[in-house]
Amino acid sequence: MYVNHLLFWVKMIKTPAFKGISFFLSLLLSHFKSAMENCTIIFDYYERVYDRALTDSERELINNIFRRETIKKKQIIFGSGEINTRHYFVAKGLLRLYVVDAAGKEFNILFAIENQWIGDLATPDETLFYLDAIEKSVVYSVTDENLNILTNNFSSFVSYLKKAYIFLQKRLVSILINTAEENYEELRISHPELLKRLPQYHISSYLGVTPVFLSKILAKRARKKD
Amino acid sequence: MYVNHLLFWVKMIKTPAFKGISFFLSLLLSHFKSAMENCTIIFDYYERVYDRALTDSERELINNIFRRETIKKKQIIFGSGEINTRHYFVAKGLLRLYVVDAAGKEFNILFAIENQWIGDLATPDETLFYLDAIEKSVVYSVTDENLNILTNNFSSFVSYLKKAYIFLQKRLVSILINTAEENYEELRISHPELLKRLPQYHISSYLGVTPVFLSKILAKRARKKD
DNA sequence: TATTTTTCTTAAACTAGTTTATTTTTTTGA
DNA sequence: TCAAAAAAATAAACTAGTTTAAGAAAAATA
Repeated sequence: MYVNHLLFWVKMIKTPAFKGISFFLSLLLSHFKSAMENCTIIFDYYERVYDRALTDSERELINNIFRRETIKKKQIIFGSGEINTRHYFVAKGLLRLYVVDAAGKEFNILFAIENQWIGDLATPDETLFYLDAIEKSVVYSVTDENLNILTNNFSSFVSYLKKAYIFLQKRLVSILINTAEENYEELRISHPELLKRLPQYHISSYLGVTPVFLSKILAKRARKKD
Repeated sequence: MYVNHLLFWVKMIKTPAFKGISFFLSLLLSHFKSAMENCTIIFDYYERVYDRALTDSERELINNIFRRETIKKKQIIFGSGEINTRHYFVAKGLLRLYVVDAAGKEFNILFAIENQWIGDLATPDETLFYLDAIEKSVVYSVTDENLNILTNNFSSFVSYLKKAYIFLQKRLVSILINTAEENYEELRISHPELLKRLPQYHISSYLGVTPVFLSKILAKRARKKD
């Protein structure tokens, strides 16, 4: 899963629609003319994805945008509250994306091993998550901004897809972390109108519990208010 | 949440990169020159999203691509196993997307009320879900294909975002539907290598249970094998 | 408005999963 | 290679959530 799209943009920037940002690319390309062998694993990855060899300028672009990093075991790459987190391609090792609840308990959302991507698609917004290494790892990272500059022209569609993804991610997290009672409370606060319109058994199903148990929760809530 | 991108494409098709598909659009436009007032709710929606009036040709395009449907209460719009499901914009009413487990138990994934989108982003692949109406509803639907023809040029990025979404959706469904034991079994079959590399407490966290409980599950499994 | 159907409540016995604590096994690193 | 630290197993008492079933309340419909 995740996004392997660099080469696509490499192609896109050659179309007239992208002429406007070419000055930015030349700037990028003029830096770091060194260390071509640096990113061989990323080159391999894209050559596999696109089933052809990369051109020199494509290799140069990858070299300039990606940053090679070595991550120690248990090293935290980014944490909750950070903005502008990067996307990570794992060359070697094992990373995990997780969330920590109020009691300090951790819930893993996603793992990534060799040749997989990991990160928070919600970036550049503030992340809820932590990313750390389970094994000593070598990764290639790239900022969301570097990718977005190339994608501004169709950001509308992508941003809506992203929103859908983030919504689902939040729901998964709620169900992992909270009790049904807490999730009900959250729903009541965020969607009071919807709650009024939904038969109770549909709410219980959304919360992942039986109608009988939701009824118990509500009876308990009503008792508390007296 | 979901995707409101039509107007974006209306703009895109005017760029040189999209000249190649303009013949398709003329074909589309030549049909159904009637019933302009048909889609007013969709017009309003896009005018709100883009904060400007729509042109006549934009309105015509919307009219031709979207299909107005009236859905009776409890009417099933699509069901598990169907391919090429449509995307639905709710003009009036209340829809739900849900999944049914082997015992026939239903789990709601998503609701949509007025001015929200609902559907299965996995389309045109076979869907796992059911979509039906909780209230009598009026919707505007559009095929994934109609949208994809306009987006082929950047499908690589979009398809990867979609895959990420679908992956997460499956995980949510598993956690709602299956016991921790069943989810462990699924993980063991689909990712045996990963399982070997992960410390047990990380697996338990991914499954949404405590390490103690996962240990119980494993002890039980080991006992069974004797 | 009376009747039928659907939804909600309550209860009781049950199962899945948690918590806390102790012991054993495995891994790490000097 | 040996000590220390981390991970896994086990036990026991607990809580969150399920199941089945029956009755009450609310909603739909003739």
